[in-house]
Amino acid sequence: MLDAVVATQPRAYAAAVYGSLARAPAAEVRRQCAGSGALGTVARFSRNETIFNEGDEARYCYRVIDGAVRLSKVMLDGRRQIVEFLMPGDLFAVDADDRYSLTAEALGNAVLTRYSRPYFQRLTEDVPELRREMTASLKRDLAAAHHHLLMLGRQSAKERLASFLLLLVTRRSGEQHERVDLPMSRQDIADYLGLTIETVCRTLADLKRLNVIATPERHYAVIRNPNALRAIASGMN
Amino acid sequence: MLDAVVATQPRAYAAAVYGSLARAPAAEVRRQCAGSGALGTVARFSRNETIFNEGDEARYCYRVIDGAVRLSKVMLDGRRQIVEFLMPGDLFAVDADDRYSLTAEALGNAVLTRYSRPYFQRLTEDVPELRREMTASLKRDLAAAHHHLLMLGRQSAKERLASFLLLLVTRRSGEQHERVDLPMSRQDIADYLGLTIETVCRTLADLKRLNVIATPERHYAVIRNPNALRAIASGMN
DNA sequence: CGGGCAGTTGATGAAAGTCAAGATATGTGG
DNA sequence: CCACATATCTTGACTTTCATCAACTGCCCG
Repeated sequence: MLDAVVATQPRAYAAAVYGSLARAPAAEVRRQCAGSGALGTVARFSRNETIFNEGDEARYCYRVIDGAVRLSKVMLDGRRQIVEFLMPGDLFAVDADDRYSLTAEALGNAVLTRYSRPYFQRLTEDVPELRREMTASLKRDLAAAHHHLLMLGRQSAKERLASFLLLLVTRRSGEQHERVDLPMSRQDIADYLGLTIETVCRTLADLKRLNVIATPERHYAVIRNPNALRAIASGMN
Repeated sequence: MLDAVVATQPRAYAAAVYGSLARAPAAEVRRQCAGSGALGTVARFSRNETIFNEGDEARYCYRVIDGAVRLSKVMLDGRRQIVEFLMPGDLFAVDADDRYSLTAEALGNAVLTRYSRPYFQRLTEDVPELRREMTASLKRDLAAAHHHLLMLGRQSAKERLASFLLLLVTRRSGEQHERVDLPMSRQDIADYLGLTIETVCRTLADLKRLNVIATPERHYAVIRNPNALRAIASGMN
């Protein structure tokens, strides 16, 4: 059984999981997870469906197989901060203790694998590979949060948008791509960047005017000038 | 030798180290370190001294024995975001991979224990107790970062200051204390909260005017009205 | 074809930043 | 131990950035 677990640990992840935000493409993940068998069960969620709420008893942890998930914190008066967008291959809720510390919702239709927590926890004790993957996942999330803190605490709206687009590019693969998918709404982007939806729109418009990016459709962007974008993101403007 | 190190961990800290950012009580720290053998060495740093810089080769990880440490990220043009303030009992740099992802500096004079990373890493493989402590430390840091993100992304200056004071109170012990030590400078507070030093001063003045806090001296505050402070922190104002 | 939601753009206001001056600590040499 | 020099902190006047409020567009789906 342990071998089964370990086998679900796709070899490609070794590479995919490497690098601060690198992820494996969905097709690959699907193939790799095909053998997970008894350990995890598949769960499907539709657009904007809640997977769990902050404060709920933490019964499972998850892996994204297909689609995307947002993790967020919400204040009593409804103000929301999105903490992370999760892509195929990403583990989440492994940091939960008794209760979930964040809310998880599907961005679009999403397919997840769900592991019962007590089981998962025992496995992390017994299976060094899984344990290492969990630790790696925690470290990556922590590094991402630290970068995110710098963005929210010290960057202007334009710098935040530039950094955000670069994060999405980077996470597709190691190299630069022209096309960046934006599976989340403008409101989600605003809530990730600590801005309002209006400021997100206006700032994207600015970047278009500067010929740094283009948005032929709402749910993807094209990076016309990666160097300029990097320059803006790092404050050289 | 280890016992000697551990003995320098003042008993008074036992209480100091507990809270939302719950830390192992000193007694426990002592016990856990007892098995680490010749592994840790003591290192002393003076006010504002650099312990390591972001990007340096990660040769050690650390535990604060006495004093306090700040972890930060700095942009090319000097903008700084403080990510965490560390207190006695706290582990840090356990998340580092090849290079440190943050800069660490002593707030005042500080005493640390330093563990060589390869050795520490092997120990985390072999010693379940230490491994669990490391995982717990990562989870705590992640939860703290997520809360911090909400503060920076969605709270006003006044709310951030109130939350900050409450964080410092909470971490001293489970219950509320009147007195809150502020071992860091106003600039450090500003860089933690994503504000300017002037805004920190003015906002503290506001809170004083509201009789929520008092600052008899610059390096500590007295919470006159904890309920009001909590109300402000959670946006009820 | 039309209702509704997501996104965009414009006009205005408020919160926090910047620049500048003054006050209070802090630390050092005489 | 005092006096002066330097740091840090505080407060004030003004500016900038982003939020708010409001109107309008276009796209998606029945």
